[in-house]
Parts: sequence; C-alpha cells; structure tokens
Amino acid sequence: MTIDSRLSWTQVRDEIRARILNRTYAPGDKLPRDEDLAQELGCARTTVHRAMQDLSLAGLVERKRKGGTHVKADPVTRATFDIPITRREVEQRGSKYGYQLIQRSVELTPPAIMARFGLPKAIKMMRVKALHLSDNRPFILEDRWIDIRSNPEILEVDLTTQSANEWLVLHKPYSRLDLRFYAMNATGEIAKHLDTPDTSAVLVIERTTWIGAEPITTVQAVTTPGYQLSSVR
Amino acid sequence: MTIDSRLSWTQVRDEIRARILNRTYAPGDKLPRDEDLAQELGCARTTVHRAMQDLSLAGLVERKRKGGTHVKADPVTRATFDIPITRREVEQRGSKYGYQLIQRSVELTPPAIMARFGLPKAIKMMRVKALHLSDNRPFILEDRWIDIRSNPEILEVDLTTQSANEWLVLHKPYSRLDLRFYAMNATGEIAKHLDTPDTSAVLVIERTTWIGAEPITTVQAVTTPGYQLSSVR
DNA sequence: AAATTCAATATGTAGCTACATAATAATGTC
DNA sequence: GACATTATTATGTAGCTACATATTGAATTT
Repeated sequence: MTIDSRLSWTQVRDEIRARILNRTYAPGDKLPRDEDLAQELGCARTTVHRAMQDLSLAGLVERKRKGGTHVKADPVTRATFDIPITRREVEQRGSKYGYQLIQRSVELTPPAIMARFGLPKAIKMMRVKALHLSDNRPFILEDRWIDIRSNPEILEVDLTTQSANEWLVLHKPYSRLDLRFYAMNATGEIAKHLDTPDTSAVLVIERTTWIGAEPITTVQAVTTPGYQLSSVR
Repeated sequence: MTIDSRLSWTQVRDEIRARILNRTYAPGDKLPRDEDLAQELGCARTTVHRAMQDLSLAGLVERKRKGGTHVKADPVTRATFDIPITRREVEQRGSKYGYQLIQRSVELTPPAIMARFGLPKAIKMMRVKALHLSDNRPFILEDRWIDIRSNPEILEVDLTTQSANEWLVLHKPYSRLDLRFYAMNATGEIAKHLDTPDTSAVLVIERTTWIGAEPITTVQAVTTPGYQLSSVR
C-alpha cells in the first residue's frame, strides 16, 4: 500500500488541479517552480514534472522554459471522442449488425473531395456507397472515396460482404487524420436510404486520412436522426 | 544538437508507431518487452516506457503488467476537440463578437434537464437564454440552466453585458464534464432567433458540468447552419 | 481433478543525477 | 541610448537504481 509513504504523480496532479479549481492559483497566475512545489509537497521534481505535463496536455496550464508555468487565462474545454468501427458500435449496443453495398465505382474526384485531401487536380478514385444496419434498420450511410494509388488492393476486395470501413481500418493504418462533425438536412437519396422523412436533421461525421502525404480515404458518414456523439471519460 | 547522440522518447514512439503502421507489429500482435526494445534501439527502458505510455494513451496499444504490450486488435479513431469560449471563437475568426440576453428567469427543472444532471427530483435553477453574434449576425443560441445552490453569485451578475458562458468559465471550474453533439431541425423560436429558415439542420453542442457531485450548469448551444466542429492537431 | 499457493515476470512508479534548451535578465560595448 | 553578448534560470530530457504491483503459470496441496 502507498498510504502515506510517497506521493504519486497523479496525486500531485490532482492536488495542483484542486488548487487551480479552488482559485489558489487563478487563471493567468504563475505557479511556483516545479522544484519549490516538489519541496512543499515532499516529492521529487520529476514527480511534479510528470504531473505538470499531464495538466499541460489537458490544457489547464501552459509551460515555458524559464518563463515558468501559468494557469491558462483562457480555458478551453478539451474533450476526447472515440469513433469505433461501425460494426463494433452496433454490436456494443447489443444490436444485430448488417451491411449493404449500394454502389461501387471508379470516378474522377469532384472539387469537394479534392478539397478534403488538398489535391491540386482531379484524379480517379474508387467510390463506395454503403449502408450500415442496426437490427435491420438503417444506422449509418457512408459515401467513401478511396485513393487507388495508395490502396490498389481494395480493387480485389469483395465489398458486398465486408465493408470498406472495416477492411481499411484493419489493413490501412493512417498517420494523419481529419475529423469533423456537422449537421445537414437529409434529402432525396440520402433520406430514402436512411428511411427518414425528407429534410430531417442528421449528424454527419466526416473522416479523412493520409499516410504520410498520401491520401488514403475520405468518408462522409451520415447518421440516422437522433444519433449522438458523446465524450469519453 | 541531438543528432545521433541519444534517442528521445518521441523518436522511440515514432519508430514503434511506424512499425505498427507498416505491419511489423500487426493488430493483436504482442510487442517485445520494453527492455528488449530498449536494448535494440539503444536507449534506456525509461525512454521506451515513456513512448509506450503515449501510444497507449493514443489508443494504439494496450499494456498489461506481466501480460506485456499488444497492438490494439480493434482500432478506434480517437480525436480531441477544443471548445473555446464563444467570444474567443468569434474573435479568432477575425469577426466582431456581440452578445444579447434573451431571457433570464428562475424555474423548476423539467425532466430533460433533471436527466442531464441525474437529479432525482425537480429543483429551482436559473435559466438563461442568450444569443452570441458574429459580425452582428446570429452565431450561437444558448439555453442554459445554472444550479443556484452551487453558484449563488450568479444571481448578482449583470448578464445583459457579460455572457453567463464567460462568467462561469472564468469563475466556476468543473471537475466533471459531459459533452455531446447531435443534429436537430431548427424550428419556431430557435429558427427565429438564429434567423434561419424553418427546419434547417443545425449542430447542437450540449455541455454539462459538475464540481464533485454538485451540478454547476448545463447548456444547449445551438449553432447556425454550416457550423463545423473539427479535431485538433 | 480442483483449488490454492508461490515464484517469476513485465509493466508502473519514484527518486536521483546530469545535462540540454529556451527565454529572460544582466552586462558590456560602441 | 541602441545593440550585441553573456549569465541566469526554469523547464525538458535521458539514464540509472530501486522497489511496487498485477498477472500469469507452475508447483503444491486438498
């Protein structure tokens, strides 16, 4: 047991956090040097340092060499979100997962897709439209573009049984990710596929990945009405 | 310069990440022990440990004592989002920030609000409706409930000039946060305030905070059509 | 054979030292 | 006084040691 023997860095972190919360150190204030805090709390500087690193990562404080540590004057809310593979998401809710391929083709990228990747000119990419089902009801409709140059193997994959979502996530790691959320009115074809009234509001998750500077894939995942994204922890 | 003298933990992290990306270590695989990796890469175990911690936090690997380190079999996309104070957000886009108080009252919490906080029965809370403007155009409409028990001072604050958003963020730290995003159709009063056509889809950010077990505030922030949230870094 | 105990092992944590690095303050020069 | 140089200082990083802790698997007992 580590009853009162030594302070762990998480305890130190929590203590400093508590002081920030109760305004012992107010927004904009300068915190004591790591070494002084270490002495006051009865631990090593390394321990305070580790605690500070965590607080810095959480966006609570800002550190600068020689400048010292300051409580962020302008606090931002920082939250983490997990986006699992769709199949997993459905199954974790205890529902039956289903999948339907709608379309599979090779097309020239329209300007909107070029913009997502930052491409200077149109190229041919594979386009896959598919519907993910939860208990046989529409769940997420995805419209995906895949760069054939970095993923030639995708041309051989049977996408009627396995979703491109899953294949890519298991076989094509990425080094850069852009995620964005926005709302749109489901109309026309989208409303039809999602089996939802025309113009109903739906949340859209847009996900674009690269490996190095090479585009891999970009998806527009249109969720069904009522879908919520919530932060972890 | 640290040309080839010693490996930094970030270099080690990137090396291991690269190996995961190029399938040297595939999803589900067991990675070598920290100590072996350290020896192979020519650094101390501490350095490998720090690198691994980071990869674990990023959700790329899973570590267990004695069990060793494994590449996550079921990769999730983990992304971080920053939600700044609305005023800051507007100003950072180079626009002029404006603010209008719409309503301020003390009401009994309806079931939806009780549910957000997990309250067993209705209590009186302060309710504030306000509109944030960007270049004199509607930007975000917020409908906020504030627990007067944990925030009695709010009753004295002049909310016609300062937004509750800002006052709370500067004076009322939280220890627990729930953030969620969803889409809705702007109708009636909301559409009117946002000056947008009826039923247009808007992104909603719902943010609920507690200090310890005590509720602080919950907001439903309705953005204007076209608003996007994007991940950091 | 099942259950319990115990040793082995990989990661987790804390402390120490030593040095690197960036930013500021102090100093010196023209 | 303006500018360049140097010293100081707080954080950042790496290495080492020592021990804690969880978990697995083997050994032992019932």
